[in-house]
Amino acid sequence: METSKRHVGRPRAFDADVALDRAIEVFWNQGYEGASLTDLTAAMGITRTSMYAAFGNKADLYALALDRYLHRDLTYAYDALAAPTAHAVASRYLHACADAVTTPGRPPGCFTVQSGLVSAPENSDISAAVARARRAGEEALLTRFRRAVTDGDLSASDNPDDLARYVMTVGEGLAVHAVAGASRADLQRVVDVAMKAVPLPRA
Amino acid sequence: METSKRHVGRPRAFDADVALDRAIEVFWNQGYEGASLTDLTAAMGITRTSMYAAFGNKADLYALALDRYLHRDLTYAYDALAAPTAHAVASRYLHACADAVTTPGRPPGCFTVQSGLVSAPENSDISAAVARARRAGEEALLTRFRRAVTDGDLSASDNPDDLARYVMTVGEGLAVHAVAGASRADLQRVVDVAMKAVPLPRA
DNA sequence: ACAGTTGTGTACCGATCGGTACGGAACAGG
DNA sequence: CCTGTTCCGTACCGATCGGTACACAACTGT
Repeated sequence: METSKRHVGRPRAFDADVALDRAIEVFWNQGYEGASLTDLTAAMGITRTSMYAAFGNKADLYALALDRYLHRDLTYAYDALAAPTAHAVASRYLHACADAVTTPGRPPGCFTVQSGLVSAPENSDISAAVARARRAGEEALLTRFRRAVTDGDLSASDNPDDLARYVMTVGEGLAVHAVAGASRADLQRVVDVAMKAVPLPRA
Repeated sequence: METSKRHVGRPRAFDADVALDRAIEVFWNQGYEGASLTDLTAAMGITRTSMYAAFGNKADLYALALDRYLHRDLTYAYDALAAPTAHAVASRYLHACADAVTTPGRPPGCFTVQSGLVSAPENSDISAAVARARRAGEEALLTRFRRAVTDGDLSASDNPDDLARYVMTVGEGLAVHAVAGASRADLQRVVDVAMKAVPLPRA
């Protein structure tokens, strides 16, 4: 991925990152097994050979797509952790979530939910990798909420585990609901409702 | 599906309903495209020929599986509508939901979410049928909440549309979260948190 | 100019996909 | 018994699956 390295041999005729973005979109819309190599390479604008040379195989391509998605489209999740209180973290995260799953020009919902929730047994490492990423997100939210308890803006009686799981659950629900056709405005109002369950910082 | 009809010809050597249940499980675990006919018929305990004779083709089999799932495993959703207040409806629905997505001996999550969220373009009628079913569920919840407004147990300022979408969203989130490995107890506590956002009936 | 290296395009591989042809097995009615 | 009907099992179909062999094109270094 280093572009500074002096290149020897025939130069690549495509941009690996934009090709990966196209692949993300196909996996997102059609799921892992629903996305054939023909579909993928057609969308990426490259031949099968180039794809295998550049990315390995289908599973590797998916792993790279997942990685790129997490680091580029899910930054809002980690940005939200910087909010001053647990309430603000949850609010910022969920509102950003509602926006993300209804971003114009992108498939509705969440790449990880649509492409990695289930898979045939021979591709179980796909869904396992996605489950791991999801769990990591919940862990991050949980440690943030635990800090909120020591910070004092969250009461100890408001179980941080339950709250983290709740916020993640709503976020995942938003993703599913977006696929069913809910609009961005609809989901923002859903988040407004959902936030009533998150305790406000103590005065 | 009538068993009363006098039968002529060689009798069927398997029970169509239990075969359908096995098919549901395979679709549930592996998704529509991830479930091959070999997987399906092996789990159903019948040959390909018998499957085609009895159910049509793969898409027909899925449609029948979806129908059976909706009428057999999602009855709790419609039962919940009978609760006396909007709050009770939401509570009963979500708690039943948490149980349903963590039923021992069945795959975690929800058949419709796992098998019908996305599909290859040539199978788009699959995800379309599932989306339709989901929308019907939300409609039912919405009309129930509207009645709650006229009944007086829900304030008109508590938008029934938003509330119905919220409850559906949480339910769908529970399904996704169950796949990630959340336990039944975990999800029940998530529902307890979620219910704080649903207004209690006015005194 | 030439060798060495790497990407591209075509054409193809075996395996598996969903789906079916066909012959025999198991029943009901005569 | 025989005929008609329906189901079962094997063996197979063309199409598509993920993946690759190989010849050639495009670059760098000498």
